[in-house]
Amino acid sequence: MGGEQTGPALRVRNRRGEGGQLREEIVSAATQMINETGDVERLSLRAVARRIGVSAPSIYQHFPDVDHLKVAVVEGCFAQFAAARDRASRPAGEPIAALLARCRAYCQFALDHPGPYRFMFSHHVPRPDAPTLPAGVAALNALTASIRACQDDGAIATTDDPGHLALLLWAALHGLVLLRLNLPQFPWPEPLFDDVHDTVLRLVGTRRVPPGPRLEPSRSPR
Amino acid sequence: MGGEQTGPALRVRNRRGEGGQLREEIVSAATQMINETGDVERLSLRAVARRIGVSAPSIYQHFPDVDHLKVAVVEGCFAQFAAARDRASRPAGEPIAALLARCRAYCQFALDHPGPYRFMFSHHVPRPDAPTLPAGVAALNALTASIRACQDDGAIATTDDPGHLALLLWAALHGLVLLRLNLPQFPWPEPLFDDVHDTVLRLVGTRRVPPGPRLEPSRSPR
DNA sequence: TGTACATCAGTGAACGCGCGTTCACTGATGTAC
DNA sequence: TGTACATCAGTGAACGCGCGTTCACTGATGTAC
Repeated sequence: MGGEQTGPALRVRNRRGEGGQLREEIVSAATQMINETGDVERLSLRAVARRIGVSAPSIYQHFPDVDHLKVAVVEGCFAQFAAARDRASRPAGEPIAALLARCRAYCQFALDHPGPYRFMFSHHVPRPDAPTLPAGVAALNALTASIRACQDDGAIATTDDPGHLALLLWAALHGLVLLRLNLPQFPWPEPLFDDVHDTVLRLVGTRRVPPGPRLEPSRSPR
Repeated sequence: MGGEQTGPALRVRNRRGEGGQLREEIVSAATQMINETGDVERLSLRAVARRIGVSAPSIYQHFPDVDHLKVAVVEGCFAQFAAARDRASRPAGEPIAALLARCRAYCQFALDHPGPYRFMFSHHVPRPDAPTLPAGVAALNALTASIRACQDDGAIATTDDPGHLALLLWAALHGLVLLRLNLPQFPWPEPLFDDVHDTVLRLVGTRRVPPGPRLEPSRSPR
């Protein structure tokens, strides 16, 4: 509207042999845009090109079509997501604290990156070489291990299959966080992280509640 | 590809004074299309018009724009959804059987209408006069009542706030069913309805498991 | 050290598409007189 | 019973838009001789 908009980035062309850098710029810009609009469907190849100050056709030197770009974005998101969860559950002392921290980190990532999170678990991920499967299995394995550690430790009384518990837990967290993201106008009675803790404890049947940092919703919504 | 496609419906113009019938046709066609594509984003006003054999502008006599059409669709879906859940939980004898039947019906609706279900709880519902709020609150109230009946009956031991339990349960079911819908290629170890029952029982802390029809996944996927 | 050349990192124009929306219109039909 | 007219239920053409994708190209730069 004014004349003072910065315009598209004034790019300098990459040096010879370094054309591959554009690929990273593309993926990163696309991820940002999904983050901002909260929506894959509104991501367009042309808009990505515009944002990084490049012509639309130059994207085709790195991706054969727009679906491959989307797959690349989702791959990057899964990597970030896994890193965030692992980071969160590492420093914890007791296994049950680590499990809760991991679940909190799961939800925090979704709150911080609604667009990517929605995308990763949507039916919009282009199928053929989707990284959802291996990444999802790995995530579930990590969660299973965290639950098993609680069982070994005695913090979880039940001897139910930890893989099964992990699956129920995953689904429950997914539902909790998605509803909050998608229906922000709903009159949610509790802060999200209270519900997350409560759901974890109920589903895995904890015996003792960890004494440590119980309910500080690191950056709770609202 | 052949020449034998039926073409667009060969409509007869509504009689004078009955133009309102087109409105229903529009909403119903739009709902069907969301059901088929599984996706609101791919719904277009022109495609709806094409399907019912009418010109695109004639939709504007019933909806001021495409967003109002979407809101009308979501309203209809919520009504159907509530009816299906109420129908399912009515005939049950014991309250706990009614609760389980209600939860099963919740998931069954989602399985049968993936597109509408996803839409209803997505951030794509146009905001201003979205019917999500009242319908969601009513649904939660019904679930709360069902849980409270179990507590009164003694089937649920805990005296925890039934409204709170209903919320956790809703979220968990939402997550279970959405993950199955959106990641069908994931190696789900159990049938969905087993997980649903299990989640209900764990979350609300049932004392006795109902003897009746336990695990017939009325029309389970796969 | 100089030069021809291949390659690299892009660009600009153009294509056909489906979309939401607006506009002026048409023809059938019920109604008032 | 007949007729003029208002209204109703739509239609057809057109608009401008952003999109994905293709095509032939350009100009800088590293490299072989």
